[in-house]
Amino acid sequence: MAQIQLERLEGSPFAADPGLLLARANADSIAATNAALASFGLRVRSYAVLAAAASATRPTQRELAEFLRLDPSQVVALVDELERRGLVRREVDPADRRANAIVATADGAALSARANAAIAEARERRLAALAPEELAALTELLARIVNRERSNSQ
Amino acid sequence: MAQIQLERLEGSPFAADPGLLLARANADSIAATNAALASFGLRVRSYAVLAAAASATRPTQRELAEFLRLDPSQVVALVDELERRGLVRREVDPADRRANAIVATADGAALSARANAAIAEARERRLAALAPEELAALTELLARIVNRERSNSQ
DNA sequence: TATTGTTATACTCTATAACTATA
DNA sequence: TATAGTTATAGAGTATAACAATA
Repeated sequence: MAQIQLERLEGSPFAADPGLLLARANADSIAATNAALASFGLRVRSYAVLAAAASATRPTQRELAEFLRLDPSQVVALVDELERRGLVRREVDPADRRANAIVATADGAALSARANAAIAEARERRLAALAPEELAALTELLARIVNRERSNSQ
Repeated sequence: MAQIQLERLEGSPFAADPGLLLARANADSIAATNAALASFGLRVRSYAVLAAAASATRPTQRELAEFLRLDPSQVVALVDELERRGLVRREVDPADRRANAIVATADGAALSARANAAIAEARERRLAALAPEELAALTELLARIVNRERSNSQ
C-alpha cells in the first residue's frame, strides 16, 4: 500500500519547468555516465578534462574552467590527478609563461577514446526512446543555450 | 595576450557530447535560478520541494525523492527547513501511517508562486536566444528522457 | 595593475548504512 | 519481511579569498 505513483507528480504543471527537467535529466546522465566510466577510473569531471585535452584544441586551465563551468582551483586538482596518472601533460605556453596548455598523452588519448565509446553506448541504451533526429535536435538546442556570450553571466 | 578563446573548445567535436552539454546547461541554470531565488531564502532544491508541495499532488517524501533524484534523507532535511519556516506541512497518510504527504501552507503556496514568477522571468532573459517554440521543443524532449520507466535505472 | 595557476578553507550537495515505526 | 521516514557520517562537488609568478 501507498506505493510510489510518480505519474501524479509528472503530470503536474510544475513538472514541466525547464530548469527542473534539466536538473533531473542531468542527475540521470551523471549517474549513468559515472557508472559507464567507473572501470576506467574516471568520473564525469575528470573525463571532461581528459576529453578536452584529447581534442587537440590545447585548452589552458582557465579555458577549461570557463568551458566546463568549474572553478580554476578545481581544474588544478583534476589536472593534477590526470597528470599523475600519465594521461595529460601541462605544456607551458611560450608566448605567456603563466598559462598551461593541457594536452593528452598517447595513453590519455587512448583512454579518452575508450571511455567515450563506453559513454556513447550507455547513452544509446538509456535514450533509446528518442529517435536519432530527436537526440540531434536536443543536442543542438542545448548547444544554443550553452555556447552563448559568457559576458552575460552574472 | 593568451586571452580566453572558448570558440576553439566549443567548435570541437567533443563539445557536442549530450551529457557534457546537459551538465553545462544545468550549471548555468542552477546559478541563474539560485540568484533569482536568493531574495526568497530559497535555493533550487528547496524551491523544487516547495513547488511540488504547492502543486496539489500531495507527494510523499519517497515520491519527492524519486521525482527530484534526491536521497530520502535529503528530503527530510529540506522538508524540515520548509516546515520550520511554516511553508509546508507533513500530513500523515491515514491509509499508511508511515507516509507523510507534503503539502504547502497558504504562505508556502504564495511564496512558491512569487518564486516561480522570478524564475520564469530570469529564464526568459537568459534563454532569449531561443524562440518560444524552440524552448517548448527543448522542454518536451527533456520530459521524454526524464519521465521514463524508473525501473530501468541501475 | 591585471591575469594564470595555486593553496587553503568552508560550504553545499550526494551517497551509504543503520535505526524506528509501521505495513 | 519489506517500506517510509529518520539520523549519522563520509565523500564528492562548489565557491571564496589570498598568494606567487608573469604579463
